[in-house]
Amino acid sequence: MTVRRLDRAGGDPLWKQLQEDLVRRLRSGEFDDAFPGELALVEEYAVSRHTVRQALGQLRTDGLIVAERGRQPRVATAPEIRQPMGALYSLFSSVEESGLPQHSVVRALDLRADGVVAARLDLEGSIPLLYLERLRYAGDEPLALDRVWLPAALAEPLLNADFTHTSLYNELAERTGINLDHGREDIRAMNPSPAERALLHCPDDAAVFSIIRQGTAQNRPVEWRHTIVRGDRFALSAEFSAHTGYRLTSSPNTTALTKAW
Amino acid sequence: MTVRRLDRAGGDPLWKQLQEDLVRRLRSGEFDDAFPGELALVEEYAVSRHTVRQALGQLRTDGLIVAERGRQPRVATAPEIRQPMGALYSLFSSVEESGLPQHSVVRALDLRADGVVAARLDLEGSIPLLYLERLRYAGDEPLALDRVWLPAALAEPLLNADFTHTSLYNELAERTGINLDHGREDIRAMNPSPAERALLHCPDDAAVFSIIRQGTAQNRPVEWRHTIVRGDRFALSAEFSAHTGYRLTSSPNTTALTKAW
DNA sequence: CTACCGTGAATGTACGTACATTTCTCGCAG
DNA sequence: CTGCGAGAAATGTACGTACATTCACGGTAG
Repeated sequence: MTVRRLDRAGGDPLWKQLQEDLVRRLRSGEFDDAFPGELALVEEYAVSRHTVRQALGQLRTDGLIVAERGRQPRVATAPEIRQPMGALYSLFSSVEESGLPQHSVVRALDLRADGVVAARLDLEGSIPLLYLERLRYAGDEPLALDRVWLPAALAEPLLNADFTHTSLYNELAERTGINLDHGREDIRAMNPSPAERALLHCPDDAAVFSIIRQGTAQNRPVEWRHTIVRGDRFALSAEFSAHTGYRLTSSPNTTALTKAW
Repeated sequence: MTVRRLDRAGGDPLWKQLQEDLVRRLRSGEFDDAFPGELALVEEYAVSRHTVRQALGQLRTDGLIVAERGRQPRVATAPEIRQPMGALYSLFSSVEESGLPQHSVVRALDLRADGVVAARLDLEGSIPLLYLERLRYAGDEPLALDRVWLPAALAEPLLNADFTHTSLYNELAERTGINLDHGREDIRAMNPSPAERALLHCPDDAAVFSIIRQGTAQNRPVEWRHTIVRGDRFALSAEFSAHTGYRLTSSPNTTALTKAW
């Protein structure tokens, strides 16, 4: 074990140098197997445990590692779960909490090429995509029409999955090991096309949310998704505060799935 | 100075008890003048400076206090600016970035009582409210219809403000010192009433966002707001990632203010 | 009255020590 | 082969010390 030197004269605190070096090594994948323990770092960098803990404390509040008593710190595998993210997640978890049974009717699940969508995924137009179209129900009434395109190269194992009850992200994680870690959503209010309105059993005077979502995993585009949600059955709820920022809530208010307020 | 006792036998760590007690005292306004220094807390709670610093460290990462070398820690004044918060902010800052001039037409600014709204503000029905109704323009076309109710007891100084160009929160902060620090929003997609459609010059086939917002400052309800935004001129944009969570962006894409995508 | 400097006080960094609590491992008994 | 327990190992908590660095205040010289 080589002893690593830190600059004790320069302006930067030791714990900061240590923290930055650990981040660097962590990102390089060096700690994928096991993260070194505190005492190991004490020896390796020749600093006190106090300093090591100060650096690790930063990494922990940044969510990069997790630590518990008695066991070695570990790299935060799947940095998610804490905020499974996004309006779409908010939608289905709020249905879950409402107690309404949800299921999907798969209208299409196949491979096809689509130049326009491929371009949005930063792919060549001729590249095959996996296309999944579902009508999602909450209770006996349709709630949303969901259309997803994924690169076939990544998502082909999903072709024989059953999507009537499981979520796309579950299947994606289980069958391919891919976890979305970044993305963007554009949410619009609009009126559905007559066909969509019929499909969704949408009242004549009701509008819909149109949610376009691009998801990436490790900087590679993974999904392009267009979901249409009945506006008379769903509301986006969010809380914000100076400290926590803006967070979508799972609509603890029951109004989200009713028509009135 | 009374020595405060912490439970050294119970399960909770000393620093956690200390931190919670400090948060309690801070929220009660006890430290509005000056926050006690580390050594003062060491004496007051009879713990080591290490423990005090651990508690203060938490408060600092939570953004409740700020500290610098050589000077005493201070209560974080105006914890905001970093995330001025919410869909409504997102709306108007995206207009700003688009370069379109914005102005408002004040349709009402008066005191009135409204039992329903008062109840939502957790106030008695007969309590007078300040009511402000504006039609907001981006360029030459209306963008949103904005209705706000605030408790007159707090907001009365706003009665003779000019809201054609300045924002409500600016005026509120300048004239009363109140800064919103918490709130919630419910965002719906719907079709406007004929009157609203006419007012907004809203095309026949366009839907609108209906944004209900309750804002609080220091646990006191401050505003109840209902804003209707033309769906053909605005889209909510958000980015999310595992670390930063869900953040509304100021629609860097120009599509937000156009009809097409 | 102003400008400068020195002193004191506060926080930041870094070291050390001790013990508590939890987890993991390994060996042994059944 | 399985199950249990003892012990080792790791992190969490809490104490102490020392010095560096920065800020605030006050006194002094001009």
